[in-house]
Amino acid sequence: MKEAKNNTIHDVARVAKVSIKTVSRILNNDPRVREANVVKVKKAIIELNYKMDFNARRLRTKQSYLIAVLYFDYRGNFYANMVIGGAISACDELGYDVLIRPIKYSGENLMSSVMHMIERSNPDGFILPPPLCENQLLLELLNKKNIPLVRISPCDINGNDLVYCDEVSATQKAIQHLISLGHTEIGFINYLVGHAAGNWRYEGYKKALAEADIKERPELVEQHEYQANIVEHAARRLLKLPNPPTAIFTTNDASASIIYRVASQLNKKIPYDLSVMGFDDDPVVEYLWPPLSTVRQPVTELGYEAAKLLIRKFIQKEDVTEIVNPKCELLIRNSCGPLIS
Amino acid sequence: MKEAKNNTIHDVARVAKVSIKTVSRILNNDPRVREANVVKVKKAIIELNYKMDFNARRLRTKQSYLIAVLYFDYRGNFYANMVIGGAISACDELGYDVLIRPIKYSGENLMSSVMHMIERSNPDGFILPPPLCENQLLLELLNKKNIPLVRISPCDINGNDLVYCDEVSATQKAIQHLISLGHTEIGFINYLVGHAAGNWRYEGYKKALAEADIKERPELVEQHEYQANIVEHAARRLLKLPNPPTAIFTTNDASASIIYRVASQLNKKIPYDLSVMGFDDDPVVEYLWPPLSTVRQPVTELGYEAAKLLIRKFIQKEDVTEIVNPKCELLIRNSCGPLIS
DNA sequence: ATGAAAGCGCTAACAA
DNA sequence: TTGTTAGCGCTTTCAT
Repeated sequence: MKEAKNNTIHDVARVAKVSIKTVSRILNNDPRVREANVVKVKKAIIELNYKMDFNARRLRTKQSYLIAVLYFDYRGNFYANMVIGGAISACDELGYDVLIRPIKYSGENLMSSVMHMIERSNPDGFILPPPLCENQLLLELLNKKNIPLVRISPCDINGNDLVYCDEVSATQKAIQHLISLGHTEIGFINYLVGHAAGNWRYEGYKKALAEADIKERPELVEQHEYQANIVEHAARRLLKLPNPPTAIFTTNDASASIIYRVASQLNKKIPYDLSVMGFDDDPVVEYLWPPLSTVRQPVTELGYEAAKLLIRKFIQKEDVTEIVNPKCELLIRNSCGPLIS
Repeated sequence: MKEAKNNTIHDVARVAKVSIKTVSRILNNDPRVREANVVKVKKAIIELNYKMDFNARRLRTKQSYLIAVLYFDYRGNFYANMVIGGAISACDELGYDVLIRPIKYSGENLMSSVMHMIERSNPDGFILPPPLCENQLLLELLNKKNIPLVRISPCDINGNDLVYCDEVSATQKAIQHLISLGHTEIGFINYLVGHAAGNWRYEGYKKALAEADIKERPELVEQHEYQANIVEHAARRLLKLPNPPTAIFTTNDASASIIYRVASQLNKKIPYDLSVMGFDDDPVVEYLWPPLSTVRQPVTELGYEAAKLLIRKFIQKEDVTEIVNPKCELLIRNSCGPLIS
């Protein structure tokens, strides 16, 4: 089936005229080898086109060199894709593979799916994007089994097993942009209540208003957990207010596109009659007109840093102290215009 | 780190009072064992909570029990996600794991990425969704290395290493729907030239027109390879024709959303002044208004069948003859209305 | 139908 | 710093 017999460390050792253990040491970057031997062995490795057999190493070390990424499997989950892409880059660099696991529903299904994964493939660590990073049962299970994990954007950012980006000041900047355009009546639609993102983005909204001495009008704020049609109702209510907002910030781009629809039904032209600011830079916005101003979250980078932290600090027990939290970026496109009074 | 010592086949053999080879045979469904022993061993396995060590098996058999899924990594590639989801379901059932590999560009990057994957993880087989299923270099490489593969929706459907669905008749039905609404001037915008999907969908369009005795107007047909803004230009040209189409079919939903935009700019109301029919049931359409009529492609099922075929027929060499090709489904929503003359 | 022994390619322990 | 030896847990001869 597969190719002819592959060379092993024995062949390398023979050609380089050293012991197999020396070869093994060089393969594993053990510093206790003479430079001359390193040179000889590296030459032999190239000459023989030697490739290490990872399964033999796995058998011996009881490590799988596999990182598991869990994610909720719903249509259009671009976030998970980006996390995975980033994790794969980091794993490539560090010699690990990524195993992914789409989760269809929470509860029973989640736990049995994870158990199955552990029993079959024995991942060396887990990456948990939101909202799975909040699941206590899951966290306890991994903890009990002593399997390290890194959480992405969890609600509680105390701890050293997480990466996130500063969404508070990112949102603050987005609202500042609206304020700089002259807006003072700024609506806020949040359907991420319960996620860290929902809390952070609301906090950023409040900070931006406060620093500009704008009093928050509670009737301009809609906060909900995810639910079908909720954004549509919220947007309709806001825009039908006697003194409606002239700009709306929403916690994610998918809802921004619903606001576009409601605005069009109410004959409000974006950005002339209404400014809209989203968050995420979701691929769906590519098809919105006018192009949506939004905040790009560095999700790929979060996946990359999560995998790197997991492997280096928690699996290979390196002494990693500095944690990199990538930055958000305000993308100004055409959905926000100056206030026309 | 990990739990206490796990039980091995030796423990199972001891408890069941048979040899380890008998346990191994039962684990591998070898028929040459006495029923009484099967019962004893299965009992011991449960009693000891025995889990097979897959790495030991991998080392011994030179199989990785890994299936590789390659895909192009562009924003909003929902197709790849669905293929992967389906492949994971099938692999779960059959005891394999899925390794995924996003490809950023074709050419050099693709080949080195695949080589790297083979050297590191040695997948037992590959699943190639379009357009990677057309890449001759890749096909040759896998062929030369004797690694089995299954292609999804390739241009040439002669062969037994592929799955696809009948997009010709699916498109035909979609166009029939438009015709049944009274439309005869039906535009066709294709930006999948070079993909099997592009050819098939055009064929379905022509068949539907022919069977309704509608003469194809070449100026209503736009065929292009993927290129930015091409759909916008195409839609604008069609809709500005002296005798413009009253309905447009487009080969994918993302372009449908661009047609929505152009229509709105030209003050054509969907579905009153223009009917639009898409293809794919892409998540982006959820945010289109009015809801887009389109054709759902059973992509998850294609991924599932591809993995199943790959493993059973080409890896485990079972005698699989019947190949399941899942069906497309016409989703009638609100973007197509009757012809108002 | 069943078992004993060998060995897959690697790393860990220990010795030198 | 280097080498020798002994397995990791499984499957595969080859006997029986």
